[in-house]
Formats: sequence, structure tokens, C-alpha cells
Amino acid sequence: MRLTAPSGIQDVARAAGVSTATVSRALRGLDRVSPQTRARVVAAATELRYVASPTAASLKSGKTGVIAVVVPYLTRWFFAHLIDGAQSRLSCQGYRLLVVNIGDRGAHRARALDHNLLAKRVDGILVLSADLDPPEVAQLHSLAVPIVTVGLDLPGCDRVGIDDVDAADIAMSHLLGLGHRRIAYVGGDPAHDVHIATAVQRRKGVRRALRRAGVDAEPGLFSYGDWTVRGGIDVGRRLLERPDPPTAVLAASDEMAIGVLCAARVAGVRVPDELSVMGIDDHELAFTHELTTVRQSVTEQGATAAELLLQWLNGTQAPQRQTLVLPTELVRRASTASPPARSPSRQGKGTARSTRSRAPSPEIARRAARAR
Amino acid sequence: MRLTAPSGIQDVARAAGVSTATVSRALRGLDRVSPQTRARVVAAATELRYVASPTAASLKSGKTGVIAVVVPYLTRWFFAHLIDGAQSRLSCQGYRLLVVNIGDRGAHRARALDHNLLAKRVDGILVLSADLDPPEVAQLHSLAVPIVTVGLDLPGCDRVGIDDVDAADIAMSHLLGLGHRRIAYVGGDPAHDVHIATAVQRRKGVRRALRRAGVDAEPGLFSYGDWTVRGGIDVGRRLLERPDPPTAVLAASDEMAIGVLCAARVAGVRVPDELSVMGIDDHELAFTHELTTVRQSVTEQGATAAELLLQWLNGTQAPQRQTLVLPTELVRRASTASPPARSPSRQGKGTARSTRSRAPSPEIARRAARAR
DNA sequence: TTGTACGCGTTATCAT
DNA sequence: ATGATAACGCGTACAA
Repeated sequence: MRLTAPSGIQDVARAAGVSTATVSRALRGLDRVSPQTRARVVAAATELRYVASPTAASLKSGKTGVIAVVVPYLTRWFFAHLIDGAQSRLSCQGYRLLVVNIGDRGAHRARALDHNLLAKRVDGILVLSADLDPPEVAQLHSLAVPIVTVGLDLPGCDRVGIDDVDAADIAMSHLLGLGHRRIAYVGGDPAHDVHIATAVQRRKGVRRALRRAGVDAEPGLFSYGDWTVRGGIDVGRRLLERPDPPTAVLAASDEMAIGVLCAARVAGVRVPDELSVMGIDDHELAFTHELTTVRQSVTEQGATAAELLLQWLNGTQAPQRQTLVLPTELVRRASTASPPARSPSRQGKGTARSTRSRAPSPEIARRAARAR
Repeated sequence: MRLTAPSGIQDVARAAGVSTATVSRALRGLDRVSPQTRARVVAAATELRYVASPTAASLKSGKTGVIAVVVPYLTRWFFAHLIDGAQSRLSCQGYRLLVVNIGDRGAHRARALDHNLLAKRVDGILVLSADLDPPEVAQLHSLAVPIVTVGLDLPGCDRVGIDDVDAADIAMSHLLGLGHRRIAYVGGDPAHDVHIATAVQRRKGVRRALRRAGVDAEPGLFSYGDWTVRGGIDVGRRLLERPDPPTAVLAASDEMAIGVLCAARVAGVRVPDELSVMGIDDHELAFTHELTTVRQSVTEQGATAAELLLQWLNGTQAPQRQTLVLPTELVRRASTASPPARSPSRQGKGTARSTRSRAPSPEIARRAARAR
């Protein structure tokens, strides 16, 4: 009952009339301890408010019960949900979660990932869509603990993610299926997120859908944003100022799509009457803005990654060194519709082919419909 | 260069031709080590890629370099930003951050806060607006480490927050200043967040502003939400279905305000022409929805709380056991305007006094203007 | 300024 | 099923 001296394993051993070894075994639920003995030990431990020192336990066992999650941002929707998913799974199994925020390129990164800060401190690592360069990856590997990633490939690591090519294809096909032909794409900058496949993959999906529909990919309608609302506003404004604005915009993230929506509002362009807008993610913002999008369950990706890591740590399952692909799904809302009847303000210097037919091809329609 | 055996302090001592004690002193930057010796030791340590085992160091020193942040949610805007602010400050000082998500009332809470899981594991605790009941608080105190809170009072702990009464007053005064008299308030449920002052304080501010303006607080216009968009939608719909709907709605959070906005859209009520809506927070959603709100810097609150904790841990400053109040600021956007000209559909069973004059009193106008 | 030696509080190995 | 004891790897009085 005294608060002064936290009791140690010896105190419990004495109180229960057994050795420290038995206390340790009994309290950790190991076998080869008689029920009566265990009961006595547990009683004594409870009485003395004994809690094993995790530091001492780690020193001997080499296990810390801590998993590091490496992320570039904490506040963005995508990362907050990844962390949340991982956290819930990890805490169920008694693991604790250490947040490593490496931020957006810069001096902090080196410090955050410094070998010293993580060495011997964590049992495993979750890399959540963080764009690490080779030296940084090497640092993580030098820690010699299991690593599972979400959204990027790391040699020798399990990976969880969605099929980004397909997600973008689904989105684009939805717009094509509605009859749009002048569709702008606001992607992630592949020159920025060098080692993350997302930006590249989603653009690939966009091109695939266009190709299948027989629509030329006009370079002027492809632009980059920084995945944020603010970035979407900038790109959206530029697109709407064009002499031959698109009838639809697909953004690689909901946040950028919302930015485009804001730009349209400022420009007085009605959505979806004059402009269709859609994103990818199904962010909370997408719902409140009635944004059509392609849903991915980010929380589940985080949880799945954690699950893989735990299986590895428990020895239940060896690393498979391959990607676990989670599903995506088209979510239709009010921000997309068929393009306006052919307006007179068209036929700029744009595509050579331009629009050919209003009705979507059967293939496109089927594809656009399949996700739901 | 070998990856097989991580080198220990003895290896370094041998390589540098000194004792382990000197290695320890040299590497941690303590004095009483000659520059030459230190250089030799550092060289040897670098060469051998030596990193002191944090577990062993903790066992001896009693310090872990880890701070626990206790939160009820990870993904909500408010909490993600608090964590972000705290994290950036803590990592600057070499502390690491352990996330403790206690969730929303239920079995998980007990487990997450269990003495065992935290005992001897962290040097300090940040309680970020988590609604802990007395037993839970006792558990935290039993860990015998410094605690700093954001948004709630804990006996003997420093606290960081905003003046919630004032924030709500500013918001309400803005609406009153615009000429609104039938103003609904969507608050947080004080019966739910029992130990968090926010819900109570903000409602107090609302009442204060109404009283100052000489407007009766009609009970029917006061309702509760769960701080989420979804909750705001429900409340908003009910408010708009009333025979005598309000001309303005103030929600205690931007997320609920956005919900009201969604409800208005569904009901075909134009904002701000027919209904003014405002929130409190300055959430990212507020900007994209052009929502008028009262801004609080949540990131800064997290950072400030971390700073206080660090001062305490470094012995720079003793705990002051008082609240550090951060400023708030009115942000005018397009969701608020003067109420529509007296419509014929009014004069229900409502207030006895009802509207008295269109022009706001000088006091109200002054107050509404002062925040910016 | 530097080295020696003990202890931090467990867990794991062995013997019983 | 249980007990004795040696690590685990470092920090730090204290001695030199």
C-alpha cells in the first residue's frame, strides 16, 4: 500500500513463498506452473501492486513490445487512418505504437530515422506510404527487425496496398461512361514522391482507361498537384482559365478534387452541370462535398499491415514478400454527371480527334458499372 | 563492418584503448573527458557502428526518453493536430512519442490505460482532451510521472487550452451582430464528455452572449451533437423541420457545422441567404465549405503542452498548476450573413419577446468586431 | 582525467 | 513443477 517503493519480483517471491523464477513464469502465463502456485503468486503480486519492469524484461528478452510506424505526415486523412488501423490491431495484441514522423524531405528526416533513435527499441516497423530513399531504407534494414509497408515496395518486405492502376481506371472509366471526352487529370507529382508508386500507377490507370476508350490523352490536360486541397485549387483554377476547359476533372486524391471544386465555385462554374469532378480515396471531405470517388479502406490497410507484421513476429507465418491487394469501389455522388450539351465555346486548338460519339462503348459502360 | 554481432560498449572501449566508463562519458558528452580521448572514442564508436542499448541505459538511469500521449481518437482533426504539435516539439528534444488511444468508452479503455502497460515505460504523459474518469486519472497518477493536459483539468497538472467560454461568445456575438435573433446552438453533450469542460464552457459562452444582447435563450433551439459531421446532419435536419426554424445555427465544432450545412443542402435551404451557419475550430473542412468559424490553433496547443512537459522534465521550470490560455480569432467566410428580410412564415409559438430591432446594439457590434 | 567493479530488475538455463 | 544463478548491457560511485 506504500507508494514510496515500487515492489520488485523478489518481494513477490518472498510474499508467495516461491523463487523469482516461478514468479516470472506464473505471471507471464507460461506452463509448468501448478495452478495453486500460480494463484498464490498472482495474489501476492496483486497485493503488492507488482508490475514487471518492461525495461529489465526487454534487456533480457530482447523484445520491447513496441512497433514503430514511419509516416511523412500525421494530420493528413490518409495517414491518420493508416495509423489508426495499425494501432487498433497492435494494441489488441499488447504491442505499443511508437510514432516516427519523418516529415516532408529535409533535415528532420535524417534525425527521425537515425539508427540511434530506433536501434534496439522496436520489435518491428511499419512504413506507411513514406517516400524513403535508399540510404533511409538501408538505415531501417540495419535495425534488423521485420518491416511491413503500405503503399510502397521495399526489398524483402511484405506490402499492403490497393491496385492503384485499377482505382484510377475505375474512376476514369466512370467519367468516360458518362460521356466525357475532355477529361483533365490532376495527379501526384512523380518527381516528388520518387519512391512511392502511387502517383505513377494512378496515372498509368488513367492512360489505360483513355486508351481503351479510344480517347487521346491530351498533354495539356495532365497536371500535377501536391495532394492537398490548396494544390487542387491552384490546378483547378488554371484548368478553368483555359480557352478550352475540360468537361470533367479527375484528381488523384479527394483532397485535390475538393480543391478543384473550390476553384470551380470561385470561377462560377456549376458542378456537375458544367463540370464533373471526382477524386480517389473517399475522404470524409468527399461525403460532405458530395464528391464522386473511388473508395479505398485506409484503416483496413493499416490494420492488415499490422496483422502481417504480428504474424511475422509471432512466427505464425513467414514473410511472403509480396503485396496484399485490398479492394476499391466506385462511390457515385452528385459531383459527376453527363457533360453539358455541346457548347458553342468549344473546338479550340485541342485534340485532333476531339469528341466522336456521345454514347459510351459497351466495354466502357460495363467497366464503369462493375465496381458497384 | 560485420552485420552479425552488434558491438557493445566493451568493443568500443577495447578499440579506443580506454575503459567502458570513459566510453560512456565521452559518448554522452559529459565533461571530465579530454578532447583527444573523446575523439578516439567517437572514432571507434563510429567505426564499430556502436549504439548504446536504450533498454540497458533505461534500466540504469530510469529514463526512457518516451512520452505517452493519451487520446480518445487518432483520426479526428482535432486530435491528429494535437498529436502533431506535440510530436514535433518532443522529437526536437530527442523524445519519442508513444500513442495511447483509449477510444470511446468501453472495455478497451481499461486495457489501454492499464498500469502495467505504461508503468516504467514513459517519462511523462500528455493527456489530450481525453475524458478520463477518476479511476483512470488515478491510474495515470500512480505512474508517478509528470502530466500535462490539453482541454481538461487534472489536479496538480499544468493545462493548456483556449478560453472556450470566450470562443463561443465571439461566435454567438458575430451572429447577433449580423442581426440574427433566432439562433440555434448545437453543443457537445455534457452528459457524454463528463470530465471535459469544453461542452459546458462553450454553452456558457453562448448564453453569456445571448444575455448580453438581451435575447432569450429558447430551450428548443439548444441541442446536442456528438461532435461529428454525421451528428450535425441529424441535428440540422431536426432544426430545419421545425415550424419556426432558426435563421442561424452555431455549432460547437466545425464538423457539426458542416453537418448542418449538409442538412441544409438536402433540405434545399440556401446558405447564407436563408440560413447562416458557423462553427468553432477552423477545421480544414471549414475552409473548403466557406464556413465562418472561430479559429483555435490546435497544433500550437499540442506543442505548448509538450513544451511545458519538457520544461518540467528538464527541471527548467516547476509545474505551475495552472492553465495556459491560447488565443482564438473570428474567421469570417461566406456561410454567415444578415438574416433574410422578415418572412411571412414566421411568428410561431416561439419566444415571447421575439425580434426587437434589426440593428445590433453598440456593445454587440463592438464585441463581434473585436476579434479581428 | 581515467579505470574498476557493482548493481539496475528481469528472464533463461540448468539442475533438482 | 520448482529453485538457484548467470547473464542482459550499460551507468556510476569510488578509487586511483
